[in-house]
Amino acid sequence: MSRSAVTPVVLGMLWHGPLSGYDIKRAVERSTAFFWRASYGQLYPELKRLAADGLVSATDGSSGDRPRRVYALTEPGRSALAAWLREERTTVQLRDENLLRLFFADALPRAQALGVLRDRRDGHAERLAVLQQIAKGAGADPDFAALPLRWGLAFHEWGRRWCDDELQRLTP
Amino acid sequence: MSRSAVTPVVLGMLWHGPLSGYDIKRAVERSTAFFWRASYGQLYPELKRLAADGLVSATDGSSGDRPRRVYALTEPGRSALAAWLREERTTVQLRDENLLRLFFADALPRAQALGVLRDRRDGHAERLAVLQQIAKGAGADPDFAALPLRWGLAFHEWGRRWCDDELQRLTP
DNA sequence: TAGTGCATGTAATGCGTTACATGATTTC
DNA sequence: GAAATCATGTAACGCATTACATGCACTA
Repeated sequence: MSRSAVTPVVLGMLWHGPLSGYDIKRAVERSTAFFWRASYGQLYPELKRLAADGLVSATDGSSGDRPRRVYALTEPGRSALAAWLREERTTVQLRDENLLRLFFADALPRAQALGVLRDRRDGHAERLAVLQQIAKGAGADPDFAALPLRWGLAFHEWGRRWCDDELQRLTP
Repeated sequence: MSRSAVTPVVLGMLWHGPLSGYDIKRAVERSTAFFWRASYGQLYPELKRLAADGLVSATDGSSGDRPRRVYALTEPGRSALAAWLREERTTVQLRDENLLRLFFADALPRAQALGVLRDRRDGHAERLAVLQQIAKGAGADPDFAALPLRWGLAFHEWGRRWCDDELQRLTP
């Protein structure tokens, strides 16, 4: 029962109740996409596999001629989710092109190099605005489910401030 | 002249002077690896391609029987680097398994869910220690080249504090 | 009736890592 | 003389995205 990157998302999203592959995809876009994504190309095959392994059960939810396959967590599925939640790995993978630019920015005239830092600050500001929009629309999540969004908001605020501080420091 | 993810690293690393593929790999491990990585499987083919495109020039630096190919930036290579540095894209890609765990942690008994947050804090603390070690050994970088490390230090400090604050908030 | 959203799925593609092959030189 | 480091390179693999194919149902 080896797991891929989508496995936990699928199991987790089914925790609150049965969903279709399409539903899961939508839920991911609304919530985890900015730190954990999932594409149809992963989702549908994975659901099949999990059903074959007995971690989820599939029932037909078609209405009329429109096909719809609804998946639910089974008991083994619940256990698998809980087991994964208790793992202690804390893998953070970061890929940040602007940071790479900053690293090489000494190759630019100073004014332009400072522009790279300003771009960074603006990037944080933009993303912050997006998350604030999302936060407005979001209902009252349970305690822990609310944390990633809170984290995102705090992170971009911090990042913006970091840029401002460095800009201050680097401009006489 | 389409560029892949390694292109800018290669050009940037050659800015200060000629290097071999092996040298570049080592430089990446020491400096950019935590936000931008590069493997031999990318590096060597890319160096060939860049040489074919005239962005770098290859000279033989073999000593005795040990082969060594040393690459240097050409004028077009310098321009290409500068052009990339002036781009304004600010793509930050994040993949954070612990954040995903937090998102689903309501499925755990509260005590264990808080453990997920504590794991996160410990992860930040560990990485912070690693970067502090690196910072000790690092010489005086030029202004901008020093920024990514400064960022890393500040980020993990912030992240640790964020966890502490949330732990406080969630424990009565 | 045209457009949008619901819904499932796969094939092709691209990208990056891992693993391996090979061998020289330096250091302990 | 063993181990570590220098050094180049490629093939296989795994993983994720993109793009496409297909069609129903609702709504403006």
